[in-house]
Amino acid sequence: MEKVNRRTRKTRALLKATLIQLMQKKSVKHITVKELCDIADINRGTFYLHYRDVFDMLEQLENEFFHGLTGIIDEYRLESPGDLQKPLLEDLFTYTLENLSFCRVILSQYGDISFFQKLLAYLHTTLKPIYGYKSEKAEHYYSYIMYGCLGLVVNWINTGAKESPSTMAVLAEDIIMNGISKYLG
Amino acid sequence: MEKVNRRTRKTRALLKATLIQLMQKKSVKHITVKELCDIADINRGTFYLHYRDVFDMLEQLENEFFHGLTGIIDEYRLESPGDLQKPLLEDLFTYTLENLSFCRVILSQYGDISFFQKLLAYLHTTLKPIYGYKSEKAEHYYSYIMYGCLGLVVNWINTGAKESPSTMAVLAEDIIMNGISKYLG
DNA sequence: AAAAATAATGAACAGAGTGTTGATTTATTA
DNA sequence: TAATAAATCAACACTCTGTTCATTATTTTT
Repeated sequence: MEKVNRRTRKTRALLKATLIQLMQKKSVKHITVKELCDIADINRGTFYLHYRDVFDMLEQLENEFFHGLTGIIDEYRLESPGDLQKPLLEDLFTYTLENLSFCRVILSQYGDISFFQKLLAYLHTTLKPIYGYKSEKAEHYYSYIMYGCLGLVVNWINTGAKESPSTMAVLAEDIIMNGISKYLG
Repeated sequence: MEKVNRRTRKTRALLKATLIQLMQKKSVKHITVKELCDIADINRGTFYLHYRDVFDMLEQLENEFFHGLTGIIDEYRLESPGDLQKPLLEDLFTYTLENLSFCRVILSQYGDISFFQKLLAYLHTTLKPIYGYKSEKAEHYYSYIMYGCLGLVVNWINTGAKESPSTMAVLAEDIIMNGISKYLG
């Protein structure tokens, strides 16, 4: 990623920033290559040197994000679910914070549902060996937790990401393990 | 909805079926009006008599779905969260089953993220008075639960919707209330 | 059953964005 | 400085869009 020359890096960074900016106001499906290049003030032909179309570009950005995610999860060689859960969760919240503008748009109403699905499938594959479900029922529960955590992240982002990653990690672990019965009458 | 004449009903139903069929193979953003009409064997001009574009069409289908949802939730005048939760959840699973082909594609990788967001926002607005959160922390928990339930539905659909709505409702209520700690060593 | 109203069709149109080309200029690396 | 790589510019045919209008088919009203 650092091997490419400065011009290329600048071009791609500019296109990325512009796409994220546009995605704050409209869905990817309504963003044209022409519009993107006009705003970024980059030749349309140049865009095609890097990406096939806007969706391809978004996919590449998503893959970059996944690459970073892999780096984090690989550091943890969890054996049992109870063990290192909190530190891992905390690192994931931190990573989200580091990619806030990207996460904000990709998870928004103008975002990309396939990112949702890929993210969940990715976490599923990666974390399954750790949790190791024994039944179909467990798969349902697992799906519940993954989506739930994503919901936690989305709500955290949308309310300004006020809490620290550590606070959010504790909160996540608690609700995963114990549910909400203790909060009800 | 039943006031419109047969021809119109047929046209719209045919377009709906065709769109759902196409969405099983590709994302909405890659589906053109031309393609949709060619396959449905309907004049392209006719499409524009009903919808502004493909996204507008999808939005109308989504709104129909929400309308049905409203009908269900309105039947419940829940006072406390513990009360009627299970029957409501069961009805929601049943409704999903009744709209299976639509739900399957709209929640898939080729689906529409704004449907996700609208659905969650809708449930948020509708159910908030029932659960009535007291703190920001509660909002986080609530977001976790909503997304989690959606995850449950998605996994249920993707594994062939084998369990009955009743079974799923029990399962949902259990994990919402108690988490997964009892399933771990 | 005939007349009036509504819906779908077919053909045609300008307009916008696409993806590609080849020649040229600019920036980076050796 | 020379060689290489990247970005630009203008031009191209192509596809889909959204709209129009005259025509045909179906439904509803009288």
